[in-house]
Amino acid sequence: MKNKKQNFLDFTVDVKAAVPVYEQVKRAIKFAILSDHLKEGDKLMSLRELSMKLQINPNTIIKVYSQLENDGYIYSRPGAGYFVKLDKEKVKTGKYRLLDEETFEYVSKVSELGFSMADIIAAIKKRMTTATHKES
Amino acid sequence: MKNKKQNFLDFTVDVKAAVPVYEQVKRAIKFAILSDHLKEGDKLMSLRELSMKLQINPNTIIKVYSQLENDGYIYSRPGAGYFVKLDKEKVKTGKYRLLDEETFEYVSKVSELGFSMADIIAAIKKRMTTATHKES
Amino acid sequence: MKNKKQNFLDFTVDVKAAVPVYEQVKRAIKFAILSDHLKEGDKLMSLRELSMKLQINPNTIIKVYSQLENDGYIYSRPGAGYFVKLDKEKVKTGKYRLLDEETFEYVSKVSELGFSMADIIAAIKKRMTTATHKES
Amino acid sequence: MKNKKQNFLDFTVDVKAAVPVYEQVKRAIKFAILSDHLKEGDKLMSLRELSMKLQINPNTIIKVYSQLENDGYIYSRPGAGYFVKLDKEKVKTGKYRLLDEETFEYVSKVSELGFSMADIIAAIKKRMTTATHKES
DNA sequence: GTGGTCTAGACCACC
DNA sequence: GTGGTCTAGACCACC
Repeated sequence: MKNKKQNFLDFTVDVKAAVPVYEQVKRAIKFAILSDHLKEGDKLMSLRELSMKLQINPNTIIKVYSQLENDGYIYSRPGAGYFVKLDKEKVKTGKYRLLDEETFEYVSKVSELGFSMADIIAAIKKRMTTATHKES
Repeated sequence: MKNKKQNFLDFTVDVKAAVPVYEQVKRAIKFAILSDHLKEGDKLMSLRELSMKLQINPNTIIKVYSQLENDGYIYSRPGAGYFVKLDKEKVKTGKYRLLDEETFEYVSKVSELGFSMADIIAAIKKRMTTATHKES
Repeated sequence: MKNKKQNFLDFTVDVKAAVPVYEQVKRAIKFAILSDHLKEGDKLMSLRELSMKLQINPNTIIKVYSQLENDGYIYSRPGAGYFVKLDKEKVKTGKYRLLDEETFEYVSKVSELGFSMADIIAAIKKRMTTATHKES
Repeated sequence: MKNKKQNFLDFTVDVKAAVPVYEQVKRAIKFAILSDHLKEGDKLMSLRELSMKLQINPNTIIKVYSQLENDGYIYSRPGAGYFVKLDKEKVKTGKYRLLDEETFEYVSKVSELGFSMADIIAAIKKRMTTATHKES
Protein backbone atom coordinates (compact mmCIF):
# COMPACT_ATOMS: atom_id res chain seq x y z
CA MET A 1 0.00 0.00 0.00
CA LYS A 2 2.94 2.22 0.61
CA ASN A 3 4.45 2.01 -2.86
CA LYS A 4 3.05 2.16 -6.32
CA LYS A 5 4.82 0.27 -9.07
CA GLN A 6 8.49 1.19 -8.84
CA ASN A 7 7.96 4.66 -7.55
CA PHE A 8 11.36 4.27 -5.93
CA LEU A 9 12.69 5.48 -9.25
CA ASP A 10 11.10 8.87 -8.89
CA PHE A 11 14.38 10.64 -9.11
CA THR A 12 16.09 12.61 -11.84
CA VAL A 13 19.62 12.14 -12.99
CA ASP A 14 21.99 15.05 -12.93
CA VAL A 15 23.96 14.92 -16.16
CA LYS A 16 26.35 17.62 -14.96
CA ALA A 17 27.07 16.15 -11.55
CA ALA A 18 30.50 14.96 -10.50
CA VAL A 19 29.26 11.41 -10.09
CA PRO A 20 28.52 9.85 -13.50
CA VAL A 21 24.98 9.16 -14.59
CA TYR A 22 25.32 5.36 -14.68
CA GLU A 23 26.58 5.46 -11.10
CA GLN A 24 23.62 7.56 -10.00
CA VAL A 25 21.18 5.08 -11.53
CA LYS A 26 23.06 2.11 -10.12
CA ARG A 27 22.99 3.56 -6.63
CA ALA A 28 19.28 4.27 -6.85
CA ILE A 29 18.47 0.69 -7.81
CA LYS A 30 20.87 -0.74 -5.26
CA PHE A 31 19.26 1.38 -2.59
CA ALA A 32 15.82 0.19 -3.65
CA ILE A 33 16.97 -3.40 -3.28
CA LEU A 34 18.78 -2.95 0.00
CA SER A 35 15.87 -1.03 1.48
CA ASP A 36 13.41 -3.73 0.50
CA HIS A 37 11.50 -1.60 -1.97
CA LEU A 38 12.46 -4.17 -4.57
CA LYS A 39 11.96 -7.76 -3.55
CA GLU A 40 13.19 -11.15 -4.69
CA GLY A 41 11.97 -11.87 -8.21
CA ASP A 42 10.62 -8.37 -8.91
CA LYS A 43 10.96 -7.41 -12.52
CA LEU A 44 12.91 -4.28 -13.29
CA MET A 45 11.77 -1.78 -15.90
CA SER A 46 12.87 -2.67 -19.40
CA LEU A 47 15.91 -1.00 -20.88
CA ARG A 48 13.79 1.13 -23.19
CA GLU A 49 11.27 1.99 -20.53
CA LEU A 50 13.82 3.15 -17.97
CA SER A 51 15.95 5.02 -20.48
CA MET A 52 12.90 6.96 -21.61
CA LYS A 53 11.74 7.65 -18.10
CA LEU A 54 15.13 8.98 -17.03
CA GLN A 55 15.76 10.66 -20.35
CA ILE A 56 19.12 9.03 -20.80
CA ASN A 57 20.75 6.82 -23.37
CA PRO A 58 19.68 3.12 -23.37
CA ASN A 59 23.34 2.13 -23.46
CA THR A 60 23.75 3.73 -20.06
CA ILE A 61 21.00 1.53 -18.68
CA ILE A 62 22.64 -1.53 -20.23
CA LYS A 63 25.84 -0.61 -18.41
CA VAL A 64 23.96 -0.26 -15.14
CA TYR A 65 22.11 -3.55 -15.43
CA SER A 66 25.27 -5.42 -16.49
CA GLN A 67 27.18 -4.18 -13.49
CA LEU A 68 24.34 -4.99 -11.13
CA GLU A 69 24.23 -8.46 -12.66
CA ASN A 70 27.96 -8.82 -12.15
CA ASP A 71 27.54 -7.76 -8.57
CA GLY A 72 24.87 -10.41 -8.11
CA TYR A 73 21.98 -8.08 -7.36
CA ILE A 74 19.94 -8.97 -10.43
CA TYR A 75 19.83 -11.57 -13.17
CA SER A 76 18.57 -11.52 -16.74
CA ARG A 77 16.20 -13.90 -18.45
CA PRO A 78 16.76 -13.18 -22.14
CA GLY A 79 13.49 -12.20 -23.76
CA ALA A 80 11.82 -11.66 -20.40
CA GLY A 81 13.81 -8.95 -18.65
CA TYR A 82 15.87 -8.34 -15.53
CA PHE A 83 14.84 -9.60 -12.10
CA VAL A 84 15.93 -9.01 -8.55
CA LYS A 85 18.05 -11.72 -6.94
CA LEU A 86 18.39 -11.55 -3.22
CA ASP A 87 21.40 -13.11 -1.61
CA LYS A 88 20.88 -12.63 2.13
CA GLU A 89 24.55 -12.35 2.87
CA LYS A 90 25.19 -9.96 0.02
CA VAL A 91 22.26 -7.78 1.03
CA LYS A 92 23.45 -7.64 4.58
CA THR A 93 26.97 -6.72 3.50
CA GLY A 94 25.63 -4.17 1.05
CA LYS A 95 23.50 -2.53 3.69
CA TYR A 96 26.44 -2.14 6.01
CA ARG A 97 28.61 -0.75 3.29
CA LEU A 98 25.90 1.77 2.45
CA LEU A 99 25.51 2.65 6.10
CA ASP A 100 29.22 3.31 6.27
CA GLU A 101 29.16 5.48 3.17
CA GLU A 102 26.24 7.54 4.37
CA THR A 103 27.79 7.84 7.80
CA PHE A 104 31.05 8.99 6.29
CA GLU A 105 29.37 11.76 4.30
CA TYR A 106 27.23 12.81 7.23
CA VAL A 107 30.04 12.85 9.76
CA SER A 108 32.34 14.72 7.38
CA LYS A 109 29.85 17.48 6.89
CA VAL A 110 28.79 18.02 10.47
CA SER A 111 32.37 17.74 11.68
CA GLU A 112 33.19 20.65 9.40
CA LEU A 113 30.71 22.64 11.45
CA GLY A 114 32.68 21.87 14.56
CA PHE A 115 30.34 19.42 16.25
CA SER A 116 31.69 16.78 18.57
CA MET A 117 30.65 13.16 18.73
CA ALA A 118 28.49 13.96 21.74
CA ASP A 119 26.67 16.71 19.78
CA ILE A 120 26.11 14.38 16.87
CA ILE A 121 24.79 11.52 18.91
CA ALA A 122 22.51 13.85 20.80
CA ALA A 123 21.12 15.16 17.51
CA ILE A 124 20.50 11.65 16.25
CA LYS A 125 18.76 10.55 19.41
CA LYS A 126 16.58 13.63 19.30
CA ARG A 127 15.65 12.95 15.72
CA MET A 128 14.93 9.26 16.15
CA THR A 129 12.76 9.68 19.20
CA THR A 130 10.70 12.60 17.87
CA ALA A 131 10.16 10.92 14.50
CA THR A 132 8.05 7.97 15.59
CA HIS A 133 6.47 7.85 12.20
CA LYS A 134 8.23 9.83 9.52
CA GLU A 135 6.97 10.86 6.09
CA SER A 136 8.43 8.78 3.24
CA MET B 1 47.27 25.64 3.35
CA LYS B 2 43.92 24.03 3.15
CA ASN B 3 42.07 26.72 1.25
CA LYS B 4 42.87 28.78 -1.74
CA LYS B 5 40.94 31.99 -2.19
CA GLN B 6 37.30 30.98 -1.98
CA ASN B 7 37.79 27.44 -3.21
CA PHE B 8 34.86 26.55 -1.00
CA LEU B 9 32.79 27.45 -3.99
CA ASP B 10 34.19 24.61 -6.04
CA PHE B 11 30.85 23.07 -6.69
CA THR B 12 28.55 22.93 -9.64
CA VAL B 13 24.90 23.77 -9.63
CA ASP B 14 22.35 21.30 -10.88
CA VAL B 15 19.84 23.23 -12.93
CA LYS B 16 17.50 20.25 -13.13
CA ALA B 17 17.46 19.38 -9.46
CA ALA B 18 14.36 19.62 -7.33
CA VAL B 19 16.00 22.22 -5.13
CA PRO B 20 16.30 25.46 -7.08
CA VAL B 21 19.62 26.83 -8.19
CA TYR B 22 19.48 29.91 -5.99
CA GLU B 23 18.85 27.66 -2.99
CA GLN B 24 21.84 25.48 -3.83
CA VAL B 25 24.12 28.48 -4.02
CA LYS B 26 22.65 29.98 -0.86
CA ARG B 27 23.25 26.79 1.07
CA ALA B 28 26.82 26.54 -0.16
CA ILE B 29 27.64 30.04 1.00
CA LYS B 30 25.82 29.60 4.29
CA PHE B 31 27.77 26.43 4.90
CA ALA B 32 31.01 28.21 4.11
CA ILE B 33 30.15 30.85 6.69
CA LEU B 34 28.93 28.45 9.35
CA SER B 35 31.97 26.24 8.91
CA ASP B 36 34.35 29.16 9.25
CA HIS B 37 35.65 28.99 5.71
CA LEU B 38 34.36 32.51 5.31
CA LYS B 39 35.26 34.88 8.10
CA GLU B 40 33.99 38.22 9.33
CA GLY B 41 34.60 40.90 6.72
CA ASP B 42 35.66 38.53 3.95
CA LYS B 43 34.64 39.77 0.55
CA LEU B 44 32.43 37.50 -1.50
CA MET B 45 32.92 37.09 -5.21
CA SER B 46 31.26 39.85 -7.18
CA LEU B 47 27.89 39.22 -8.75
CA ARG B 48 29.36 38.92 -12.20
CA GLU B 49 32.34 36.86 -11.11
CA LEU B 50 30.27 34.25 -9.33
CA SER B 51 27.62 34.14 -12.02
CA MET B 52 30.27 33.42 -14.63
CA LYS B 53 32.01 30.84 -12.47
CA LEU B 54 28.78 28.95 -11.77
CA GLN B 55 27.44 29.56 -15.26
CA ILE B 56 24.22 31.07 -14.06
CA ASN B 57 22.51 34.39 -14.55
CA PRO B 58 23.68 37.36 -12.45
CA ASN B 59 20.10 37.93 -11.37
CA THR B 60 20.09 34.57 -9.66
CA ILE B 61 23.19 35.54 -7.71
CA ILE B 62 21.54 38.82 -6.78
CA LYS B 63 18.65 36.83 -5.39
CA VAL B 64 21.04 34.69 -3.37
CA TYR B 65 23.00 37.62 -1.98
CA SER B 66 19.85 39.63 -1.22
CA GLN B 67 18.37 36.78 0.76
CA LEU B 68 21.59 36.18 2.63
CA GLU B 69 21.64 39.90 3.39
CA ASN B 70 18.07 39.72 4.65
CA ASP B 71 19.07 36.80 6.83
CA GLY B 72 21.90 38.85 8.24
CA TYR B 73 24.79 36.73 6.99
CA ILE B 74 26.30 39.30 4.66
CA TYR B 75 26.02 42.99 3.86
CA SER B 76 26.58 45.00 0.72
CA ARG B 77 28.67 48.07 0.15
CA PRO B 78 27.49 49.33 -3.23
CA GLY B 79 30.41 49.90 -5.51
CA ALA B 80 32.64 47.76 -3.31
CA GLY B 81 31.01 44.36 -3.00
CA TYR B 82 29.40 41.99 -0.53
CA PHE B 83 31.03 41.11 2.77
CA VAL B 84 30.55 38.52 5.48
CA LYS B 85 28.87 39.70 8.67
CA LEU B 86 29.20 37.36 11.62
CA ASP B 87 26.68 37.49 14.39
CA LYS B 88 27.89 34.98 16.98
CA GLU B 89 24.39 34.09 18.11
CA LYS B 90 23.10 33.75 14.59
CA VAL B 91 26.02 31.56 13.61
CA LYS B 92 25.48 29.30 16.59
CA THR B 93 21.78 28.97 15.87
CA GLY B 94 22.49 28.39 12.19
CA LYS B 95 24.97 25.64 12.97
CA TYR B 96 22.48 23.76 15.12
CA ARG B 97 19.74 24.13 12.54
CA LEU B 98 22.06 22.76 9.88
CA LEU B 99 23.06 19.88 12.16
CA ASP B 100 19.41 19.04 12.58
CA GLU B 101 18.74 19.16 8.88
CA GLU B 102 21.69 16.97 8.01
CA THR B 103 20.79 14.58 10.77
CA PHE B 104 17.24 14.36 9.50
CA GLU B 105 18.36 13.46 6.00
CA TYR B 106 20.92 10.98 7.25
CA VAL B 107 18.60 9.27 9.67
CA SER B 108 15.81 9.09 7.12
CA LYS B 109 18.03 7.35 4.63
CA VAL B 110 19.67 4.82 6.88
CA SER B 111 16.39 4.07 8.65
CA GLU B 112 15.03 3.06 5.27
CA LEU B 113 17.73 0.40 5.24
CA GLY B 114 16.37 -0.96 8.49
CA PHE B 115 19.12 0.09 10.85
CA SER B 116 18.37 0.71 14.49
CA MET B 117 19.62 3.57 16.60
CA ALA B 118 22.25 1.26 18.06
CA ASP B 119 23.53 0.37 14.56
CA ILE B 120 23.67 4.01 13.59
CA ILE B 121 25.51 5.14 16.69
CA ALA B 122 27.98 2.30 16.31
CA ALA B 123 28.66 3.34 12.71
CA ILE B 124 29.24 6.91 13.77
CA LYS B 125 31.58 6.01 16.58
CA LYS B 126 33.54 3.79 14.22
CA ARG B 127 33.82 6.55 11.69
CA MET B 128 34.81 9.25 14.12
CA THR B 129 37.50 7.25 15.82
CA THR B 130 39.11 5.95 12.60
CA ALA B 131 38.97 9.39 11.00
CA THR B 132 41.40 11.26 13.22
CA HIS B 133 42.19 13.45 10.29
CA LYS B 134 39.72 13.29 7.46
CA GLU B 135 40.19 14.20 3.84
CA SER B 136 38.18 17.23 2.73
CA MET C 1 -19.18 52.78 0.47
CA LYS C 2 -15.84 54.45 0.60
CA ASN C 3 -13.80 51.82 -1.20
CA LYS C 4 -14.29 49.76 -4.28
CA LYS C 5 -12.35 46.56 -4.59
CA GLN C 6 -8.71 47.52 -4.02
CA ASN C 7 -9.10 51.09 -5.22
CA PHE C 8 -6.40 51.94 -2.72
CA LEU C 9 -4.03 51.14 -5.53
CA ASP C 10 -5.23 53.99 -7.67
CA PHE C 11 -1.86 55.56 -7.96
CA THR C 12 0.73 55.76 -10.68
CA VAL C 13 4.35 54.91 -10.33
CA ASP C 14 7.01 57.41 -11.29
CA VAL C 15 9.71 55.51 -13.14
CA LYS C 16 12.08 58.48 -13.06
CA ALA C 17 11.74 59.30 -9.40
CA ALA C 18 14.63 59.05 -6.99
CA VAL C 19 12.79 56.41 -5.01
CA PRO C 20 12.71 53.18 -7.05
CA VAL C 21 9.49 51.84 -8.48
CA TYR C 22 9.43 48.73 -6.31
CA GLU C 23 9.77 50.92 -3.23
CA GLN C 24 6.87 53.12 -4.31
CA VAL C 25 4.61 50.11 -4.78
CA LYS C 26 5.78 48.57 -1.53
CA ARG C 27 4.99 51.73 0.40
CA ALA C 28 1.55 52.00 -1.15
CA ILE C 29 0.64 48.46 -0.14
CA LYS C 30 2.15 48.85 3.31
CA PHE C 31 0.12 52.01 3.80
CA ALA C 32 -3.04 50.24 2.68
CA ILE C 33 -2.39 47.56 5.28
CA LEU C 34 -1.44 49.90 8.09
CA SER C 35 -4.44 52.12 7.41
CA ASP C 36 -6.83 49.17 7.46
CA HIS C 37 -7.81 49.41 3.82
CA LEU C 38 -6.47 45.90 3.48
CA LYS C 39 -7.60 43.50 6.13
CA GLU C 40 -6.46 40.13 7.43
CA GLY C 41 -6.82 37.50 4.73
CA ASP C 42 -7.60 39.92 1.91
CA LYS C 43 -6.28 38.73 -1.41
CA LEU C 44 -3.87 41.04 -3.19
CA MET C 45 -4.02 41.52 -6.93
CA SER C 46 -2.19 38.79 -8.79
CA LEU C 47 1.33 39.45 -10.01
CA ARG C 48 0.19 39.80 -13.60
CA GLU C 49 -2.89 41.85 -12.76
CA LEU C 50 -1.00 44.43 -10.74
CA SER C 51 1.90 44.58 -13.17
CA MET C 52 -0.52 45.34 -16.00
CA LYS C 53 -2.44 47.88 -13.97
CA LEU C 54 0.70 49.76 -12.93
CA GLN C 55 2.37 49.21 -16.29
CA ILE C 56 5.46 47.69 -14.82
CA ASN C 57 7.21 44.37 -15.20
CA PRO C 58 5.86 41.37 -13.27
CA ASN C 59 9.31 40.77 -11.86
CA THR C 60 9.15 44.12 -10.11
CA ILE C 61 5.90 43.10 -8.48
CA ILE C 62 7.46 39.81 -7.45
CA LYS C 63 10.21 41.79 -5.77
CA VAL C 64 7.63 43.89 -3.93
CA TYR C 65 5.55 40.94 -2.79
CA SER C 66 8.62 38.92 -1.77
CA GLN C 67 9.89 41.75 0.39
CA LEU C 68 6.52 42.31 1.97
CA GLU C 69 6.41 38.58 2.65
CA ASN C 70 9.85 38.74 4.25
CA ASP C 71 8.64 41.62 6.37
CA GLY C 72 5.68 39.53 7.48
CA TYR C 73 2.93 41.68 5.99
CA ILE C 74 1.65 39.15 3.48
CA TYR C 75 2.02 35.48 2.66
CA SER C 76 1.75 33.50 -0.56
CA ARG C 77 -0.25 30.44 -1.35
CA PRO C 78 1.26 29.25 -4.64
CA GLY C 79 -1.44 28.72 -7.20
CA ALA C 80 -3.87 30.82 -5.19
CA GLY C 81 -2.31 34.22 -4.67
CA TYR C 82 -0.93 36.55 -2.03
CA PHE C 83 -2.87 37.37 1.12
CA VAL C 84 -2.65 39.92 3.92
CA LYS C 85 -1.28 38.69 7.22
CA LEU C 86 -1.90 40.98 10.17
CA ASP C 87 0.36 40.79 13.16
CA LYS C 88 -1.10 43.25 15.66
CA GLU C 89 2.27 44.14 17.15
CA LYS C 90 3.91 44.56 13.76
CA VAL C 91 1.07 46.76 12.56
CA LYS C 92 1.29 48.97 15.61
CA THR C 93 5.05 49.33 15.25
CA GLY C 94 4.69 49.96 11.53
CA LYS C 95 2.14 52.69 12.10
CA TYR C 96 4.39 54.54 14.51
CA ARG C 97 7.36 54.24 12.20
CA LEU C 98 5.29 55.64 9.37
CA LEU C 99 4.06 58.47 11.57
CA ASP C 100 7.65 59.33 12.37
CA GLU C 101 8.68 59.26 8.73
CA GLU C 102 5.80 61.45 7.61
CA THR C 103 6.42 63.80 10.49
CA PHE C 104 10.07 64.07 9.58
CA GLU C 105 9.30 65.02 5.99
CA TYR C 106 6.61 67.46 7.02
CA VAL C 107 8.64 69.15 9.71
CA SER C 108 11.68 69.40 7.44
CA LYS C 109 9.72 71.16 4.77
CA VAL C 110 7.82 73.65 6.90
CA SER C 111 10.88 74.38 8.99
CA GLU C 112 12.59 75.50 5.78
CA LEU C 113 9.86 78.12 5.54
CA GLY C 114 10.85 79.44 8.93
CA PHE C 115 7.90 78.30 10.96
CA SER C 116 8.29 77.64 14.67
CA MET C 117 6.87 74.71 16.59
CA ALA C 118 4.05 76.97 17.80
CA ASP C 119 3.14 77.92 14.21
CA ILE C 120 3.14 74.28 13.15
CA ILE C 121 1.02 73.08 16.03
CA ALA C 122 -1.43 75.92 15.46
CA ALA C 123 -1.73 74.93 11.80
CA ILE C 124 -2.38 71.34 12.73
CA LYS C 125 -4.99 72.19 15.31
CA LYS C 126 -6.73 74.43 12.80
CA ARG C 127 -6.73 71.69 10.20
CA MET C 128 -7.92 68.94 12.49
CA THR C 129 -10.81 70.90 13.90
CA THR C 130 -12.07 72.21 10.57
CA ALA C 131 -11.74 68.81 8.93
CA THR C 132 -14.38 66.90 10.82
CA HIS C 133 -14.86 64.76 7.79
CA LYS C 134 -12.10 64.92 5.21
CA GLU C 135 -12.21 64.04 1.54
CA SER C 136 -10.17 60.95 0.62
CA MET D 1 27.65 79.37 2.26
CA LYS D 2 24.85 76.93 2.44
CA ASN D 3 23.82 77.11 -1.21
CA LYS D 4 25.65 77.00 -4.43
CA LYS D 5 24.20 78.79 -7.38
CA GLN D 6 20.54 77.83 -7.53
CA ASN D 7 21.00 74.31 -6.29
CA PHE D 8 17.44 74.60 -4.99
CA LEU D 9 16.49 73.45 -8.44
CA ASP D 10 18.08 70.07 -7.97
CA PHE D 11 14.88 68.26 -8.57
CA THR D 12 13.50 66.32 -11.48
CA VAL D 13 10.11 66.76 -12.99
CA ASP D 14 7.78 63.81 -13.25
CA VAL D 15 6.15 63.96 -16.64
CA LYS D 16 3.70 61.21 -15.74
CA ALA D 17 2.61 62.60 -12.39
CA ALA D 18 -0.94 63.72 -11.69
CA VAL D 19 0.19 67.29 -11.09
CA PRO D 20 1.26 68.91 -14.37
CA VAL D 21 4.87 69.68 -15.09
CA TYR D 22 4.48 73.49 -15.14
CA GLU D 23 2.85 73.29 -11.72
CA GLN D 24 5.72 71.22 -10.35
CA VAL D 25 8.26 73.78 -11.56
CA LYS D 26 6.20 76.69 -10.29
CA ARG D 27 5.93 75.17 -6.84
CA ALA D 28 9.65 74.52 -6.69
CA ILE D 29 10.48 78.11 -7.50
CA LYS D 30 7.81 79.47 -5.17
CA PHE D 31 9.18 77.29 -2.40
CA ALA D 32 12.68 78.56 -3.08
CA ILE D 33 11.44 82.12 -2.75
CA LEU D 34 9.29 81.56 0.32
CA SER D 35 12.06 79.67 2.05
CA ASP D 36 14.56 82.43 1.39
CA HIS D 37 16.75 80.38 -0.92
CA LEU D 38 16.03 83.00 -3.55
CA LYS D 39 16.37 86.59 -2.40
CA GLU D 40 15.20 89.96 -3.61
CA GLY D 41 16.76 90.80 -6.96
CA ASP D 42 18.26 87.36 -7.56
CA LYS D 43 18.35 86.47 -11.23
CA LEU D 44 16.53 83.31 -12.26
CA MET D 45 17.98 80.90 -14.79
CA SER D 46 17.23 81.83 -18.38
CA LEU D 47 14.39 80.13 -20.20
CA ARG D 48 16.76 78.08 -22.31
CA GLU D 49 19.03 77.21 -19.42
CA LEU D 50 16.24 75.97 -17.17
CA SER D 51 14.41 74.10 -19.93
CA MET D 52 17.60 72.23 -20.77
CA LYS D 53 18.41 71.50 -17.16
CA LEU D 54 14.95 70.08 -16.46
CA GLN D 55 14.69 68.45 -19.88
CA ILE D 56 11.37 70.03 -20.64
CA ASN D 57 9.97 72.28 -23.34
CA PRO D 58 10.98 75.98 -23.14
CA ASN D 59 7.33 76.92 -23.60
CA THR D 60 6.59 75.26 -20.29
CA ILE D 61 9.13 77.48 -18.58
CA ILE D 62 7.62 80.53 -20.25
CA LYS D 63 4.26 79.54 -18.79
CA VAL D 64 5.81 79.14 -15.35
CA TYR D 65 7.61 82.47 -15.37
CA SER D 66 4.54 84.30 -16.73
CA GLN D 67 2.35 82.97 -13.98
CA LEU D 68 4.90 83.76 -11.31
CA GLU D 69 5.14 87.27 -12.75
CA ASN D 70 1.36 87.59 -12.66
CA ASP D 71 1.40 86.44 -9.06
CA GLY D 72 3.97 89.12 -8.27
CA TYR D 73 6.81 86.83 -7.26
CA ILE D 74 9.15 87.81 -10.07
CA TYR D 75 9.50 90.48 -12.73
CA SER D 76 11.12 90.52 -16.16
CA ARG D 77 13.64 92.98 -17.55
CA PRO D 78 13.49 92.31 -21.29
CA GLY D 79 16.90 91.46 -22.60
CA ALA D 80 18.23 90.88 -19.08
CA GLY D 81 16.09 88.11 -17.62
CA TYR D 82 13.75 87.37 -14.74
CA PHE D 83 14.40 88.56 -11.19
CA VAL D 84 12.96 87.88 -7.78
CA LYS D 85 10.64 90.51 -6.35
CA LEU D 86 9.91 90.26 -2.67
CA ASP D 87 6.71 91.72 -1.36
CA LYS D 88 6.87 91.16 2.38
CA GLU D 89 3.13 90.81 2.74
CA LYS D 90 2.85 88.46 -0.22
CA VAL D 91 5.68 86.32 1.04
CA LYS D 92 4.13 86.09 4.44
CA THR D 93 0.76 85.14 3.00
CA GLY D 94 2.37 82.66 0.63
CA LYS D 95 4.25 81.02 3.46
CA TYR D 96 1.10 80.53 5.46
CA ARG D 97 -0.77 79.15 2.49
CA LEU D 98 2.06 76.69 1.88
CA LEU D 99 2.09 75.76 5.54
CA ASP D 100 -1.62 75.05 5.32
CA GLU D 101 -1.22 72.94 2.21
CA GLU D 102 1.58 70.89 3.67
CA THR D 103 -0.30 70.53 6.91
CA PHE D 104 -3.38 69.36 5.07
CA GLU D 105 -1.48 66.63 3.24
CA TYR D 106 0.35 65.56 6.35
CA VAL D 107 -2.70 65.47 8.57
CA SER D 108 -4.73 63.63 5.96
CA LYS D 109 -2.18 60.90 5.70
CA VAL D 110 -1.48 60.30 9.36
CA SER D 111 -5.17 60.55 10.22
CA GLU D 112 -5.76 57.67 7.81
CA LEU D 113 -3.45 55.68 10.06
CA GLY D 114 -5.74 56.40 12.99
CA PHE D 115 -3.57 58.80 14.94
CA SER D 116 -5.18 61.40 17.16
CA MET D 117 -4.21 65.02 17.46
CA ALA D 118 -2.33 64.19 20.65
CA ASP D 119 -0.31 61.48 18.84
CA ILE D 120 0.51 63.85 16.03
CA ILE D 121 1.60 66.71 18.24
CA ALA D 122 3.71 64.35 20.31
CA ALA D 123 5.43 63.11 17.15
CA ILE D 124 6.13 66.65 16.02
CA LYS D 125 7.55 67.71 19.36
CA LYS D 126 9.77 64.65 19.41
CA ARG D 127 11.03 65.40 15.94
CA MET D 128 11.65 69.08 16.50
CA THR D 129 13.53 68.63 19.73
CA THR D 130 15.74 65.77 18.56
CA ALA D 131 16.56 67.51 15.28
CA THR D 132 18.52 70.48 16.62
CA HIS D 133 20.41 70.65 13.38
CA LYS D 134 18.87 68.71 10.53
CA GLU D 135 20.40 67.73 7.23
CA SER D 136 19.15 69.77 4.27
C1' DG E 1 -5.69 30.88 -13.98
C1' DT E 2 -1.88 31.25 -9.76
C1' DG E 3 3.00 31.89 -7.83
C1' DG E 4 8.01 30.83 -8.69
C1' DT E 5 12.53 30.27 -11.16
C1' DC E 6 15.65 31.68 -14.41
C1' DT E 7 17.72 33.83 -18.45
C1' DA E 8 19.59 37.74 -21.26
C1' DG E 9 20.53 42.07 -21.22
C1' DA E 10 19.96 47.36 -20.70
C1' DC E 11 20.97 51.14 -17.88
C1' DC E 12 22.11 53.67 -13.56
C1' DA E 13 25.09 55.65 -9.75
C1' DC E 14 29.14 55.25 -7.37
C1' DC E 15 34.32 53.93 -7.05
C1' DG F 1 35.24 47.83 -11.89
C1' DT F 2 31.03 47.41 -8.08
C1' DG F 3 26.00 46.76 -6.61
C1' DG F 4 21.10 47.84 -7.94
C1' DT F 5 16.84 48.41 -10.81
C1' DC F 6 14.03 47.06 -14.37
C1' DT F 7 12.35 44.96 -18.60
C1' DA F 8 10.78 41.11 -21.64
C1' DG F 9 9.82 36.78 -21.77
C1' DA F 10 10.34 31.49 -21.28
C1' DC F 11 9.10 27.67 -18.64
C1' DC F 12 7.57 25.09 -14.48
C1' DA F 13 4.21 23.05 -11.00
C1' DC F 14 -0.04 23.40 -8.99
C1' DC F 15 -5.21 24.79 -9.15
